[in-house]
Amino acid sequence: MHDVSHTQAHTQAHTQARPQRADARRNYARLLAAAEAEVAVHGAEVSLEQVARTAQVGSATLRRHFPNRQALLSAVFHQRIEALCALATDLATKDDPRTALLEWLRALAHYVASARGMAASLTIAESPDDAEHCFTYLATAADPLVRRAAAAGAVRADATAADLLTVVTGIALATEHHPSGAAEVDRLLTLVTEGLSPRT
Amino acid sequence: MHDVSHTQAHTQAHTQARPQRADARRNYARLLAAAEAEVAVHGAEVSLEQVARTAQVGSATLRRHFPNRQALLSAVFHQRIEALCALATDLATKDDPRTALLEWLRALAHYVASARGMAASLTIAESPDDAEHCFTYLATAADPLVRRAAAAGAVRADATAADLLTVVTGIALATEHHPSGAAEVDRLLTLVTEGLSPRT
DNA sequence: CAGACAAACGGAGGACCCCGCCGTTTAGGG
DNA sequence: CCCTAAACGGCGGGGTCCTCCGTTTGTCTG
Repeated sequence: MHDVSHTQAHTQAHTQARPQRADARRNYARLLAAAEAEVAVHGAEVSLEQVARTAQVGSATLRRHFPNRQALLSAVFHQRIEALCALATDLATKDDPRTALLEWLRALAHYVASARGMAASLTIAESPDDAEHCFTYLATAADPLVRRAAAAGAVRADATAADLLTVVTGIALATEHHPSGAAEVDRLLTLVTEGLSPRT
Repeated sequence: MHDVSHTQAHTQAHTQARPQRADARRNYARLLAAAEAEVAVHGAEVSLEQVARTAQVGSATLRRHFPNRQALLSAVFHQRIEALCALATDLATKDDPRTALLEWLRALAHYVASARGMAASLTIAESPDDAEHCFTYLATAADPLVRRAAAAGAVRADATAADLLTVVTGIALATEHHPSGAAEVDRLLTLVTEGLSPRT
C-alpha cells in the first residue's frame, strides 16, 4: 500500500534504510529543516509555499512528502513529542505519583508554550485515520502516569490523560497571541492544578 | 449618538457616532445577518468574501463597515458578550461569592462552546488599540465577581478575571475540532475548577 | 557500462482569498 | 430640485492551496 512510503517518510526520521531514492531523502531533510525554521517564526499557519521556497524545492515536492499541513507539523514536532513520551515513561517509575505527574505536566506546558504552533498541531485532527496522531501518541504515553496518580488519589478518578493534555494545550492556545508568553502559561497551569475554586 | 442598536454602537463607537445613511444601515444589517450565518457554519476563519456574497454586497462595503476580521467577529458575538456581562453584574449581587462565580464560568463555557469561533475571537488581539476588545470587555465585567470570590477565599488571590477567561476559552479552543463538543467542555471545566491535582 | 523504467521532481494553471484603489451612484439637506 | 459628500462595488495585484502532467534522474539489471 502507498501508505508505507508516507509512514516511513514521516515517522522514520531516524531509521531510513528503505526503498527511497537518495534525492527524495535529501529533499525530505531540506523540507524538514525549512519547516522547522518557518514554523518557529510563523507558527502553525505557516505558508506551505514559503516552506517549499525556503527549502528550494517545488511546492509539489512538499506535498508529496507531506500530504497535508498536519503531516508537516507532526514531523516538525516529532522530536519534542518523542522527548515528552520518554520523559513520561521515565517519570512513571521514579518519584511519587503526584509529583511525577505534575513534573510531566509542567514539562509539557513548557514545550507547548515555547514551540510556536505545537499546541495548534495537537488539536487539529485533519486526517481521518490518524492512528499516529501526535495527540493520541502523547496521551497513551502519559496514560500510565495519570493512572498511577489516580490510584494514589492525586487526581480525580474521571480525569484521563487526554483531558490533562487538552487542558494544557488549551491554555497554550489561549495565550499564544498573548505577549506575556511562557510565564503566563506556567502561572495558569499552577492555577488549574491547584484548582480555580476547589470545594472546601 | 448611541441611539442606534447596541451591535452597531459597539463597532462604530470609535470611528463615528454620526447618523448614517439609510442604505449604510441596511447594508450593515445584511452583513451582520450574513456573518452570523456564515460564522455559525465555518467558525472564525470564515471567508470574508463569502460573507459579502451572502449579504449580496460588494466586498469593499464589508471592509468599510468592518475594517478587519476581528471587528466582524466582535459584532457577531456582541449580543452574547453583552448577555454575559449582564449576567456577571446580576450575579455579583445575588448568591454567595463562590456559587456566583462558578455559575458565571459555566455560563461562559456554555456560550463559548456552542458559538463556533467565539473562543477564537476572544484570543486574537488584531488591532493594536483594542480598548473595547471583547476579551477586556468581558474581563472587566467579570472582575467584581472574581474579586468578591477572592475576598471570600473561594479562589486563589493571584487569580484574575482575565486568567479565568483565558482558561475557559483555552479549553473551548482545544476541544473545538473535537467531536464530543460541549459536554467535553463542561467536564473539563469542573475538572479545572475542582483542581487537576490539588494539594492535600 | 549502458539502457530502461519507475520514482521523483517542479512548473503551470485554476480556484480562492485578502486588500486597496477609484470611478460611479445615490441619499438627503438646503 | 439640485448638489455634495457619503456610500457603493468592480477591478486588479499579490498571495495561497492544490492538482495535473510533462520532464528529469536515480537505480536496478543485463
